[in-house]
Amino acid sequence: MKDKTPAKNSYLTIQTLQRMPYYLQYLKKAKAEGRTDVSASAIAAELQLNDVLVRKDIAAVSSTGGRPKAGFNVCTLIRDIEQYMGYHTTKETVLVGAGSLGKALLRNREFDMYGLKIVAAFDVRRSLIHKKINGVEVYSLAKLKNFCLRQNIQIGIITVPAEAAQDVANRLVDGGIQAIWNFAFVKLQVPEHVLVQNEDLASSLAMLSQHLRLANEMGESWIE
Amino acid sequence: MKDKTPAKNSYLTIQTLQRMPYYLQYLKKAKAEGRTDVSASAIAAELQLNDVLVRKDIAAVSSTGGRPKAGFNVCTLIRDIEQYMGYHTTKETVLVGAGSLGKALLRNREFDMYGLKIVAAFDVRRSLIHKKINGVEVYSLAKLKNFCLRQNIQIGIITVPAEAAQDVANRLVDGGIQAIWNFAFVKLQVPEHVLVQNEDLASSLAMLSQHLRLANEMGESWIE
DNA sequence: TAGATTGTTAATCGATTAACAATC
DNA sequence: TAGATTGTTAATCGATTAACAATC
Repeated sequence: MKDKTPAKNSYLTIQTLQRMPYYLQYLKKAKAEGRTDVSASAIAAELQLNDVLVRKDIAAVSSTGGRPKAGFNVCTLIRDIEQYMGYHTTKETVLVGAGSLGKALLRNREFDMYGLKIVAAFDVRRSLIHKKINGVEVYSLAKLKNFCLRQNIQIGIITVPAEAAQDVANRLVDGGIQAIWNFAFVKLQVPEHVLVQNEDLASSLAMLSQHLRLANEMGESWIE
Repeated sequence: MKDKTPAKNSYLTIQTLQRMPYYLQYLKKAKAEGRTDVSASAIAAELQLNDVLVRKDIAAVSSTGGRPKAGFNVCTLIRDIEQYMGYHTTKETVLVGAGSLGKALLRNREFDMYGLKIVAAFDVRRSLIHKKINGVEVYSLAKLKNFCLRQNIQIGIITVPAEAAQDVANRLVDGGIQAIWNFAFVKLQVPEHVLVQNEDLASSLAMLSQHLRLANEMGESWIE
């Protein structure tokens, strides 16, 4: 019997990775309903995905194989996914830009669930400095780099206006950060080893717009 | 000479669509710098994309072909993209959930640029009702459906907690909405004609986590 | 047993990239 | 002209799906 534990330094495609939180959500619902096993087919049906796809995704992170006829053990699978996703390891992060979006993120309680902990906020506005938002203190932007270095912070969240984002990114990079979660709409220039995850409202809006346009055109006429 | 105007009811793949805002951003920068023409190759280089890809994307929305040696006229291309993306047509929307994330979105000035206008907010909390946030009045959730029907609203933004999201979605659908921008982390069940665009913080976080895990493992050892 | 389910291998599909002729 | 650039057609690549044997 082969060891089924997935290689520690294997990696998932971004598509697979992005489906994981949805699997997790479904599994937790199943657990809450008292089910002990779920089949890949059931997950696929609920999330409107192909069942082979779901099986492959699960195979990539699961410590055990599924049992024919029964499926996968809910608790084990939840643990395996959370483990793989790193939800059990606390990731200390800093947030830069304590404006309304920054505040909203600071107040978001869901991040706990994912192991994300915002340990400090930074801003240029004097009026905000040394204020606390949801227990997190706001510091001067000037202190950002050294704070990151000293505390060995690996993730930075950028919620400043677009114009200021590149400067903040530079400071984070100088502070030794590995990954940036960027809510400003600019393409940031960073060294290769740093990941920039753009939270892309403009792209989302583009999807909405196109849908409306097509919906409205279809409503009007079908003339080619 | 063929008519180069793209078919009105053509549609772009989501990949192409999501690159458009980045093209636009680059073009606007180029315009601000006083350039009159840009080449697809230049755009590709800046955004780290393949140049053929950029050409194909542009061809799908441009009213004119590019000129060999010169490239595309900046102003025309900006107009064409904005036109295609519907940035020139105002899209009236409602926002449900005037919590901190909702407030952050209500205060976001960038939406103007995309033709998105939030005309009303809704919440269940008594204390918020009839308050104004950035000039937008908050109404009782009970009024949501009729408001949408009366004003012929087509887009709804959901910024309520996950547990409440499906109920809100149902009300929006009953109100005749065509598209939902969902910031709650739940898979919403809606009729086929309604688009749900999930703003997926959990998936983004998954990307960050995986990057850190791989970066750290690589730092530790290279043993296979 | 029959049937639900897993998991593998091969086929399909669609997006990206490469090659190249056409144009200014 | 030579060279930069466009835009098309064909090749590649990778993700998804189909087919099917294995298992409980």
